[in-house]
Amino acid sequence: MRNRVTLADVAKAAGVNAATVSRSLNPATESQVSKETARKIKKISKDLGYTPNTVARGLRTRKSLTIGVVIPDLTNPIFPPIVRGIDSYLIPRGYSAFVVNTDGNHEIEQTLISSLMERQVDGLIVATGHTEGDLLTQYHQRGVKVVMVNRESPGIPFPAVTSDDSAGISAIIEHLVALGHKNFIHLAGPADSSTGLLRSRTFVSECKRLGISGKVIKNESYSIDEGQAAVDKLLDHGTRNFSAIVAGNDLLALGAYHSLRTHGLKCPEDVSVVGFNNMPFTADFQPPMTTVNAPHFDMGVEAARLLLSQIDGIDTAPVKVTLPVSLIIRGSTARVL
Amino acid sequence: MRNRVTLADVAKAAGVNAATVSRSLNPATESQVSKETARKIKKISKDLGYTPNTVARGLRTRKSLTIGVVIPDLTNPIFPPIVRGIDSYLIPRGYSAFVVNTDGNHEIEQTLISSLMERQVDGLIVATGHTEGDLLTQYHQRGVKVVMVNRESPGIPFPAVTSDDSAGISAIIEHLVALGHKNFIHLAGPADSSTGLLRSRTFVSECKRLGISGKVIKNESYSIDEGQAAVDKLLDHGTRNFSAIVAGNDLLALGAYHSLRTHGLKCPEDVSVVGFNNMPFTADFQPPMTTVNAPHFDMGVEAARLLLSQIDGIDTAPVKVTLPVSLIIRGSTARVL
DNA sequence: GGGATTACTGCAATCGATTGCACTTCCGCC
DNA sequence: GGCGGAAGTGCAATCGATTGCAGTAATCCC
Repeated sequence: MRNRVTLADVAKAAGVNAATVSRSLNPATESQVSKETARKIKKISKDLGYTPNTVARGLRTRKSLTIGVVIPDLTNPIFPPIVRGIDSYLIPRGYSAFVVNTDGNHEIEQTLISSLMERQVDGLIVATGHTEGDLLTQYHQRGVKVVMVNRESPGIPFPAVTSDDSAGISAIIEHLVALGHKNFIHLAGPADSSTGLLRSRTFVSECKRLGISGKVIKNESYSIDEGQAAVDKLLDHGTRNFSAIVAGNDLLALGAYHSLRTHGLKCPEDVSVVGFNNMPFTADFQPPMTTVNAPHFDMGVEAARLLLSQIDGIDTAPVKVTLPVSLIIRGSTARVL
Repeated sequence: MRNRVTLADVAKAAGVNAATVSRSLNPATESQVSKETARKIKKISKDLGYTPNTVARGLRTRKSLTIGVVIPDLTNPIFPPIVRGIDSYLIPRGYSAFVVNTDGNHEIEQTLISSLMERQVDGLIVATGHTEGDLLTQYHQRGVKVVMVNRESPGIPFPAVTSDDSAGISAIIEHLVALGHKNFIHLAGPADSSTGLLRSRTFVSECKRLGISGKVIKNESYSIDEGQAAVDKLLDHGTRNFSAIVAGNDLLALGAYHSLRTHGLKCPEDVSVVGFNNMPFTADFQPPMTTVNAPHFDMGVEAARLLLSQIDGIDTAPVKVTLPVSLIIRGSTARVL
């Protein structure tokens, strides 16, 4: 029923062997066939509506032209641009991507990665943090190529594409200090993610360097609810000795917005808030959010490029690519009164 | 290199034929094998770290357990929930999804659908509008199952899952009329999309029914820029005889926000604005957006369910599923002064 | 004119699984 | 004791392509 026209059908119609058809239709081997035969075969295959079966080809060539993309959650707005960046590099090169969501759950992740492997993906782009990464290491040893994007994998030397988080945090603090702020809260991202760790470390070291007060609050995940709960807890305990909140990402910052509002505090008049990522719509928030722009689309592109160069064996060293960020000053930060 | 352990390896280790291993490992055929042999084979296959090759299996069984999801643009926030809904139904059933972005470009769409077919997808979930849909019809005739989600395909009787847009528009107008509004602008979505068409038709008929003034402005796409440009044009021409804007979706509404703001008009004091979809973060906009909630995740689930039932031959009628919506009243609508 | 290339094309194996059919063995039963 | 049937397993074909090797015919060169 499906896909009735096969190589053999074309071969029969053209009165040649399937091998000849295969060679004619493949640009790399076309030269092995006489011009005339190739022309005839192409015409016939078009007339018959032949469509190659990528799956069968992959079985024989041991290349599926398929890669797996492992992300925590597609509904987190930073991931769609990454995925589209990946696609934009992959698709013109004949690859397709399976995107899977782990929801930050390690077991789910293991299961999904296994299923990707069973589907014979040629490589993996992973955007979830890993402290253990057992399966990934195993597969890597078996020859599967892996590239990390957005987060890094501590311990395992996979190639990785990240944004320059350190520079971002520094820029934020510099900006806030210039506005007269002296007492900071940092809503840190998960400690088992490289971004969370790096951002909070930079926050601490920058505060120390500048001799200002910076308190770090740990969060389990990068979510609005966590951010809100963290600030709620602070304010409910009467802690108000801070004028600025440096959030680990935009979602945590948005949670801070919510908490401040329910506690009758105004942003930026009472407290300045800064996000991280410049995800879509941050400019439309109330107030428009000051944040750090990370080039997510480009990170996706770069990750895909790295992966394919690994697959093609061009570039086998575990290179680290860091893309520059920029501070976007909007309405959620103001001079301290 | 990759995936060294095959059925044949397990068979050799167990001293049996590959067929026996295959039967032992497949729950459906396990009964054909003696309990003891099955047990032994399972143990050995586990010890050896055998992973089935889904691609090879698909070649033989003519089922790839893969489906294609065709959407306009993943960075439009209504699509991630739909995709996740689809995944949530598909993955537990052994399926995986290829998600492709067409950017509303018909040629790109044709190319991507072809490539999905070459990859032997068992079915397609399509979220892009179609006036022509030539390729899709062709494939459907060849036995490929297709389900539409979010939008319908005029003419082609594919099963479809949509939200109850008519009810949504009615609720909006009712709400606005109750607030004393009498002069409406509708920022219509693309006329070649079923949602755009249905929403604007309902808008017109409701205005007629209630005897109020409603002007429709056509837009090429569902984007912030289009919405802004449309309202800009209106205001630049001095047209101000309206007190409420009913947007075809949240992005157009957000564009209206921008335009009003740059023209010194306040929402909702001067003009009320209503969106459609209740996409993420609409509650955090300035002002929080009144909109219609469409159950995108559930629509994805339902579409996946329909598709699998088509594939399994359970349900072959082109059923239409309409999911209920609800009006979410927030801060962008107010009583007319 | 004959041996050596070259240019095409076909044969058949192969990728890793699934499955119809045939075969053997073992029981049960008359 | 022999026959029928069931249970368990193996053989080999198959899915749709790719590719090393071999074979044929044409061409070249001395």
